[in-house]
Amino acid sequence: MYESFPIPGSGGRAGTLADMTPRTTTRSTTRSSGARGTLSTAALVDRALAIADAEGLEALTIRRLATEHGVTPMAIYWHFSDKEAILGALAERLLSQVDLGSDEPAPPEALEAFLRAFVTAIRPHPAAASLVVDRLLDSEAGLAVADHGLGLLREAGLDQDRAAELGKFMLSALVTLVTSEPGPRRTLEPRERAAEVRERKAQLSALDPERFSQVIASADALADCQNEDRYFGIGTDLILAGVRALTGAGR
Amino acid sequence: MYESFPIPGSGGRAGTLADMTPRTTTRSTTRSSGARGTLSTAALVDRALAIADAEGLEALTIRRLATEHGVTPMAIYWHFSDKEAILGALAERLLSQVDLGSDEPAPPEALEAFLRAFVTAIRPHPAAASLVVDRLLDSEAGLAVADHGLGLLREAGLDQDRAAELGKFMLSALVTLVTSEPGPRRTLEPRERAAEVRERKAQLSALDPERFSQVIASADALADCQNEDRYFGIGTDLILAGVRALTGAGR
DNA sequence: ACCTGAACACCGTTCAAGT
DNA sequence: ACCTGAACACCGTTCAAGT
Repeated sequence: MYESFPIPGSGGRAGTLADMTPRTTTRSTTRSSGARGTLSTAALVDRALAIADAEGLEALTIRRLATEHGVTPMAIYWHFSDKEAILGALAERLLSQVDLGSDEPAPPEALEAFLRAFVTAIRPHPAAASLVVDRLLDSEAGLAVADHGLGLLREAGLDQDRAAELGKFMLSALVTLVTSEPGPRRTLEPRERAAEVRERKAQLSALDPERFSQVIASADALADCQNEDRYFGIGTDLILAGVRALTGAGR
Repeated sequence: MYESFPIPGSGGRAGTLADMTPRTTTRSTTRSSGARGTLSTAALVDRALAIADAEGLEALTIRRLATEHGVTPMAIYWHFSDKEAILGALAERLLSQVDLGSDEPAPPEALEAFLRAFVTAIRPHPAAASLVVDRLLDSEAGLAVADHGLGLLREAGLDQDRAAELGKFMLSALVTLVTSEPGPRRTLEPRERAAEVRERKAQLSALDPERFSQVIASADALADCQNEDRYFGIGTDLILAGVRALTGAGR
């Protein structure tokens, strides 16, 4: 899918939606139709996502991806024009997981359902989530998400320009909710993570109480997220309430 | 300042707040007190920020920074323990520009003033802005900002944990507002930028009207920000309204 | 105290070949 | 159609020296 959108200055390997050979599919039983060599594009994206999930985006290198597939780094370049294409495929993967539902429910509930579905889709992949902000309009999946969000904002009463500005910002803010969850990176192993939390807590607690009383009082919550579901709930509520306030809908 | 906060696993070169030699100061007349060799830490941060502003964070390399100062790459390592320390100094620089005012105005206006001051500080530096999210608690300037924000949220009626969660998210969302402004990166020269805007507009307009009618209708606003002041205003309003809704303050 | 020089282990990527 | 091999121009960083 991502190949079908000519991103300026990326070149990309041929292909419109119809004629390209390797497809990005989420099905894990994809080998039957798509895999010809030892590599399949879908399998590469799976692996790339797994690496990003486990060790963060810095760990995701072309050489690493190749090695894990028992292949030469250059083999990757047959499936992706460059690294940006891999990142684009990751963004698309996440965006394709957003459940847009059936366009039936009425406005207020539909917007809420949409925002929660968006968070649900990206939440399992905090590292890759950061990729979607700049790539929302670069895949069919992203365009579908964007179109859906814009429609809801227009129904809520925003004019076209404001809907566009707020729509992008609204989704970007939810990505931020996921990527900036309090606490050390989720890529550490539990013990190591716990140690970092303790260190951070100690550091904040040791600050000058004259100057940083609030930070000290919040040390626990700043050092680590106390309740993930509550955190994501309250963050989504904030955005939702903000949008509703701007659309003039009291409720 | 940033050296005074031992970030776990970074090592850092010596120093508590009092005994370190090169200081990070914003004053450009800093040479008188601090500069001993040909390099001064403040000048390096100035330069690093200028590079990030002009060409983005990818352009900011240690080797580039060294070359622009007519010095060997290794010279940088006397002033900063590693690249992360440079990025930390950039984050601190932005955070130190946030005008926290005098703690006098009453709650509702104070929160609004704080959010606008935060946006004003980071807005001129979209590339570097992205650095502050993960480094809010790693400098005195950041701690001052965090403490101020937490205080305002508590005054607004949030409990300590919620204030911590919302405070981080609220500021991160505003960073996102700046970094994900619609349109191509500001690091391109005008002509090149205009060309990209045109291309993007054309691409979006050419989409299937059956599936992406909203995106097509918003093509102009999605391809480039129509009105920057309005965009930043409306985004800040959204966060502000969201926070107020959650604090139960109707106004 | 402040900087240089040479070297190392990585990156992404190009180009020309293989099968 | 799919992958390899060698090479290039970059990175950040260490280590040992210079002055």
